[in-house]
Amino acid sequence: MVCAMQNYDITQFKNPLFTVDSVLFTVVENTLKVLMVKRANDPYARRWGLPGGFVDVDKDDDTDMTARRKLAEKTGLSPRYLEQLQIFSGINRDPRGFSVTSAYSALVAHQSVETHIETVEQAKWISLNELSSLPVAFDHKHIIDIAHKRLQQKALYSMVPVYCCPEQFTVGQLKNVIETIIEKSIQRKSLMRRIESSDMFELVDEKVHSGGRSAQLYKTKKDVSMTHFERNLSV
Amino acid sequence: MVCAMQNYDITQFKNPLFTVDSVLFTVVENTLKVLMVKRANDPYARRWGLPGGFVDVDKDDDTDMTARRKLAEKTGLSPRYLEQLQIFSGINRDPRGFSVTSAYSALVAHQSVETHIETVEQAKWISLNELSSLPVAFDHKHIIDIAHKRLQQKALYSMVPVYCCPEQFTVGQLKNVIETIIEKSIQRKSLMRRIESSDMFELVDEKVHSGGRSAQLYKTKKDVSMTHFERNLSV
DNA sequence: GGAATAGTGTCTTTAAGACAATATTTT
DNA sequence: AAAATATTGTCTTAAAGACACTATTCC
Repeated sequence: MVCAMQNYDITQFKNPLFTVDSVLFTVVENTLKVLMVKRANDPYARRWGLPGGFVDVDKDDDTDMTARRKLAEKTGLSPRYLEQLQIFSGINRDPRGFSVTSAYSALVAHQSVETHIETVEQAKWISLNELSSLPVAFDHKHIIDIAHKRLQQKALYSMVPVYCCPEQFTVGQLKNVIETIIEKSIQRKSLMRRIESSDMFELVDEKVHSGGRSAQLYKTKKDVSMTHFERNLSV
Repeated sequence: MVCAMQNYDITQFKNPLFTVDSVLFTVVENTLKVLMVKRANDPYARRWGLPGGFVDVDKDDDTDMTARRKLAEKTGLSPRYLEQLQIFSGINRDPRGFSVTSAYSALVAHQSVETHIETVEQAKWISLNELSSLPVAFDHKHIIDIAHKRLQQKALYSMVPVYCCPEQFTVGQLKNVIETIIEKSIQRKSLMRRIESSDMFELVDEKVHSGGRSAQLYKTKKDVSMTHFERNLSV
């Protein structure tokens, strides 16, 4: 089985199947949800799976772009946070043979996407709870589990969860998002100290009210990088 | 350019080139070194590069096994620590086209490998210092840099550097390894507290001397998992 | 005023840093 | 005994936890 091909290379021929998949999280009403899409094709046609697909070497400069392109194609949105998680590989994870997926972890504020997604029949936000009793394609349930654990860790030592908040947010909103992610409550005081010491945020000249005293709005400063704290919040 | 092939799939045809490369570190005489191999083939023939190569779908269950197999083939050794770093991908990193490498980070004690490597003409331990002024294949210098930074982080919140120590080690040896990795000195007291509280190690009924008072030997307990501390050592 | 949520003050706790003091071994 | 390295004791420091107290807004 040999075919004429430019720069033919036997190793390339048996190259594993390579895909990119994203675990896109959002927090809505104290629930952590993941964006799932209904698979159109085999394998696992009509099951829920992570949004992703093959690299298009003509369109994508790198796999980050693949992840973003696939999210945009399937949901019309571009997450503010997107980061490599890890690869998952193996001889048995795809019936077509040895396959590798580069999994990404991404966050969006539900406020910024609600309209988009409702209209897409094939995409749905599913809570981690529902997911546990749902058949899911490939090892995607495992990938989501790993992504969740990693996100929980990051929530303890960084401000990453802020990407589940809208551009302007209150301490209360951020506290809620963090608590939803880590499934524990935290001290508001500790969070405020971190907001202050990270120097990542600035006050917005406006307050917002929701049932009690108005809350100060914050937004992320321009071009700041994510602060990593020296200590975790307590478990 | 179509050829008859079982389960032919257009996407698979343009699959990116996928390789696995390892950054294998060791510490010898207060210097952090990386194992480099002289490339036999183009691209970058005769340059130093990371040990790695293509997945062999007939031999490898997953990419971890690819990484181990390649290290064994090129150096005859099997590191006690091997972990995914991240993937590096892009249209320009390999002249043959869009390529993806899954980089691994690995550690060995130099004591356990000295004999092996000396005999292999094509493999060499190179210090990070030497490396900076050496032409290196692909983006491997960048990969090493990222691996180094990640290892430095891990040294601050985990006991991962023990894998650069022999099976039985003293606090002094571990302290040296850590300090070499992070390029800072640490408090012996803090390290001893961590050895104690991690509960990962047990005393060996033996001491070893080196110029002063004999030092207690420790070894890793059976089947312990790596402890992650809640706090970093100070920077 | 009461309920609800936001924000501050401050004392406690935890684990690391600093470093002096003690212990052991070789020369 | 002096030098060198190992180990312990203990006080300080930094940042999180706990939680009471004050502030603001709506009803």
